[in-house]
Amino acid sequence: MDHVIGHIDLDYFYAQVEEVENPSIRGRPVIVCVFSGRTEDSGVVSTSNYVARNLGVKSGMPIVLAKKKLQGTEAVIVRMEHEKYEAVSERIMESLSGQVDELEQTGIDEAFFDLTESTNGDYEAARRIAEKIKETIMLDEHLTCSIGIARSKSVAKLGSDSAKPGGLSVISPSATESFLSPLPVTKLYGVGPKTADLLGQMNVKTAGDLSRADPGELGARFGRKLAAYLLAASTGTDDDPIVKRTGHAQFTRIITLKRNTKDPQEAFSQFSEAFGDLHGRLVETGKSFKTISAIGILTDLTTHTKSKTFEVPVGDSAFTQDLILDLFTSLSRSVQKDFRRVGLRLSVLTQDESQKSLSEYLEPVK
DNA sequence: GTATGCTTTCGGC
DNA sequence: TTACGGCCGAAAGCATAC
Repeated sequence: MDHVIGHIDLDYFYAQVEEVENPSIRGRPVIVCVFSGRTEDSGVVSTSNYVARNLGVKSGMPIVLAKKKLQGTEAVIVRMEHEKYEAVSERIMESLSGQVDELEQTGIDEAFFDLTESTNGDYEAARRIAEKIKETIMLDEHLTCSIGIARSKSVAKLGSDSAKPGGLSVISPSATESFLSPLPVTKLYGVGPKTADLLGQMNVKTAGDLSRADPGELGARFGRKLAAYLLAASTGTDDDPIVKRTGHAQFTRIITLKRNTKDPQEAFSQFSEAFGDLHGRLVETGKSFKTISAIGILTDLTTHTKSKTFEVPVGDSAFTQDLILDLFTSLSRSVQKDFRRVGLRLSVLTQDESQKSLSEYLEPVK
């Protein structure tokens, strides 16, 4: 039987949540911003609504630049409140998980889901379920979303993209080839500028070109494994399963310094509050980590890291000031330039068994 | 050669 | 003219082991 896979994406999520909270701002440009605190307006746009996007605002754009683009409009500038969006997201994901066979949440505003069993491979049945999902989210939260239904994850994701904003795209197995073939290879998941460039040298520009490419030549250029994946992606025959995700694979905390420095001690002293937050997360969740990375972002905005991996997972007692100072020192020595921002990442997180049930209760997926 | 595991960088939102 | 966050997961790059 054909698989029936869905991908759902909440439209311009943070900004839409702000519109729902304050409907009077609808129709005006809305930008949700992260303020770094360095100067009054330093920071970037996290998300904006389509009114702002149509005026040239993009995610990641400096706030001052976005303000320029929005000069002369009745723009609404909102400070991002992550906990608020997290709460809305959790309610939606909880409801969704009851409407599908299996849910794989991949971000605060998106998820893959499986409908193979409940639809018995019937794409019209899947369409009705998707319409019901959209209705439910509208009734419960007054939010629009985009959904793609297809035979694989990568095609479902391309489908939800093509349906944005607010649409539903059902791509049956028989329609997959004509949907994919005209798409430029850069649209395919896993094909970045580098891979696209190499493909271009083989005169492969679209997914259709790729599906007809010589497997031997692809294998020679990209290695057998990547070549096999590329061919599968070009025909929508990739078959990654929907896997329910639990908890986080890593914790990261990054701050912008009040003033640039290469001195590890000074960087650490400004980081101490964030250090406490991370320490708290470790204690609350009862997680252990194997790898810790110091992160430094320089004045030219390039990112540099220095990691240490323990042989066995360690808990909060190993997360010490000395360890972090050592990492920052080593990082500072290797880059020899001033930091603008610094951070820490804890990864390869594992659950401390004795606290498993408690932490799962405190942290139910994302 | 291929698998595995670790460090670093990339890219999405 | 420039302007510039804080997360996350995955890819890329490298070393090592069979």
